Amino acid sequence: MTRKKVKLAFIANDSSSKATYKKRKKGLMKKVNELSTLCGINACAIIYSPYDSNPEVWPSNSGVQRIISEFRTLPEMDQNKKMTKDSQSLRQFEETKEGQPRDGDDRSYLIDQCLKDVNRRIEILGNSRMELGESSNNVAAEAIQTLPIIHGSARVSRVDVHITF
Amino acid sequence: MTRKKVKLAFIANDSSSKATYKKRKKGLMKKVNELSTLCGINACAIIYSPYDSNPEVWPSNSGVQRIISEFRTLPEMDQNKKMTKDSQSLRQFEETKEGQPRDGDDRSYLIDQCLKDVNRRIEILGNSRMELGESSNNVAAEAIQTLPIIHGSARVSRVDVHITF
DNA sequence: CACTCTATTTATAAAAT
DNA sequence: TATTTTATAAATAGAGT
Repeated sequence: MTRKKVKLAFIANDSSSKATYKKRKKGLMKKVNELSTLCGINACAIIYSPYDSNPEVWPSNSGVQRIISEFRTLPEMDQNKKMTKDSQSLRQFEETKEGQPRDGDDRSYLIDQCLKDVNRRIEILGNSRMELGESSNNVAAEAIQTLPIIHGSARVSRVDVHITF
Repeated sequence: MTRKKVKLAFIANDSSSKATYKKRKKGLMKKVNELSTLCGINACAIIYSPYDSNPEVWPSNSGVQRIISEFRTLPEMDQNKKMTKDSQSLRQFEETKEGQPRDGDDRSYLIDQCLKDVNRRIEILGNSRMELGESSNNVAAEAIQTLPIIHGSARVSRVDVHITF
């Protein structure tokens, strides 16, 4: 009767894989919840699998949306770079919590502003779509006009822009 | 000498909180890695904290970007809805793994196509920015032209579009 | 299969350094 | 305050139903 330590490798057997998946997914979600609660921090997890038709998430779909929105506003370089000053990390944490970045970090601020600008313009575009002349051969106009044309009943509600410095 | 079971509540003491954070973050990342490896699935975790200036992620920044891109292409309704047919979930999993959705789910497919269209056009725009007449008072053109204007040295490398049906 | 059961492994709280 | 140690709680692999 040996409940051995498992080798960290893909489980080919499907029923074994599913059994392990169910147990470990539950354990993982519990751990994320505990870490977040104990330390009062924001965290999220997304798990795709053939055993759940939709991604399993913690804390919730909207919670994940909120957290990944923050993540995406960080320039790639800042995502990788480590700052050393505690004051900086604390300030960034406060900004994150408020969801309202100040201009302490120039690049984050600019991107946030840029995003707001684009979304405002998308909104304007939604209200004045009929005013756009289809005769325009402008590349930029074509790019945005593509959306409502492709999706008859769809509405563009948000655009996230990824910027490389 | 009691290493007791801990109550699941916010740890006010900062040094205790930080000690717990470091240990549990490490444990959590290990668990995500194990789940992903053992079951051959896509998963990611993002953790914000005052102790790390940038979000701690698994598997990597680019890996997280890839996974949350998929998550965001799911309409909100599909994110919540549970399908019951195994065939559907298996098909969706295969699509996810290949990163090349087929048209089994009309809406996911349309969104993916739309995204590719926009990004291709953004790419074109990057190559032909100087061809855009600044005399245009077209709202759509203005929306896209805003980006390079705000960020002198920045380049728009990707746009994610959120669509409401 | 989808559960429950438990021997083990693993994570970790608190102590020690 | 960070790291290491170790007693204990928690997770889970494989067995049983």
